Amino acid sequence: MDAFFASVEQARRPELRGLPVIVGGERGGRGVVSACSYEARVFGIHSAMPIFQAERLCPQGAFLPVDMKAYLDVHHGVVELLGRYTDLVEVASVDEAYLDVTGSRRLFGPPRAIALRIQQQVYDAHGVTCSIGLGPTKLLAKLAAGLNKPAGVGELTDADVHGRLRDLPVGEVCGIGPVTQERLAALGLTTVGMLQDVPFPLLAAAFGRGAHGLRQLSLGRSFSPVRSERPLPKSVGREITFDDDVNDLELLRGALLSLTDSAVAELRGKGLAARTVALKVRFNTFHTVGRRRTLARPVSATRPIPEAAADLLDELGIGARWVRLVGVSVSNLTHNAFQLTLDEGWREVALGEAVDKVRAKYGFRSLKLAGGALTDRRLAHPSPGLAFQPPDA
DNA sequence: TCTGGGGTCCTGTGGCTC
DNA sequence: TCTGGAGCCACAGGACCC
Repeated sequence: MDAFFASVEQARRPELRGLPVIVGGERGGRGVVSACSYEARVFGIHSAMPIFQAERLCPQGAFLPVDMKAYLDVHHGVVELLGRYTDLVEVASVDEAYLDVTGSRRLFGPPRAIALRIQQQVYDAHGVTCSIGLGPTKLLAKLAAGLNKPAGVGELTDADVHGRLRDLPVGEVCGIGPVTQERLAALGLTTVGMLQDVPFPLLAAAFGRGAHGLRQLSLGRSFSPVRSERPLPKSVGREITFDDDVNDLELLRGALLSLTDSAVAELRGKGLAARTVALKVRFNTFHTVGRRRTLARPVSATRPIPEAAADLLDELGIGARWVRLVGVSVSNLTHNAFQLTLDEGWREVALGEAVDKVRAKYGFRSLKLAGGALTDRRLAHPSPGLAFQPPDA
């Protein structure tokens, strides 16, 4: 999808069409740009840019908060539409998917024709545009889509790997980020062609085991097929950046409790249990530290995970330091089998079920752990994890 | 005047067991 | 009985993606 969040906003609010639209954190806050319209990009605004910078570049822009529910509605509609063309649809993110149309050609025509039909149908149904890339691998298809934004259809073939692709900056390739780009530049390698040609021992000396992967990327090779089944998530987490830095341990404990509560609710909602609990703390120096603990068995009850998170915070020891972000995530996930809940004890299981029932009926924020609720009152804004919950009854 | 939140994947290190 | 290596796991951190 092109400028996805911003496009959805422009589609549902015609008065915003043709204007610079910036979707992301609150104006004057510590957030960043999640997405911006092409009209906003003219001013130099881009995703991940701090909001205060975007404001400075384009004070007349329309700054909107993230309305994830609205974007997910469009997302689900588009995924349903894609499923009409092939069973092999891999949903890569809220605004990206891969389709294997190898077996669809007799029914729907060549890939380019399929792409054009999808584009038209997405626009007719949702009023937003998408860019589609065609290629023999996911990597080349993604690259082709990126080169034809917005609203384009492009193709990269194996022949292009040693042709058109060679002049591209290495940073265009998915998987080569700013750090790798910088390291490659230090070796004098700035284009895909240079990365293809550099003697392998030289690359290996600089990147070790990563050298092989880099070479494969430069050749457009990705060996993973399009997978339609959604694997078990690897982790579930919540984190919050405070409006003002915090060094009050009680406040941090409360925030952590609130975040953990939200993460555990999602965990249970998905029928999962977790064995590993991780704490993340970012200090005002932007130095970030993590601590994690693996429990004896997977749990999904309300109590043990917040307790582990609180222990980790105590062990870390904030001292006199100021904290700007605190987060928690759980990993090592398994399906929440009956046996596991038995291990946790019937009281914990009953408590969790009761909490879930009340929240299902009256909204997530109808019921809160005391420490978390007190913290939310003391913070200017409640934890963002809660913002993604269904609206309260 | 500062730099989000949701994730995945990889690597180096160190402890433990065989 | 001691030692070194392999394999596994947990942990911490970092790069990267949208």
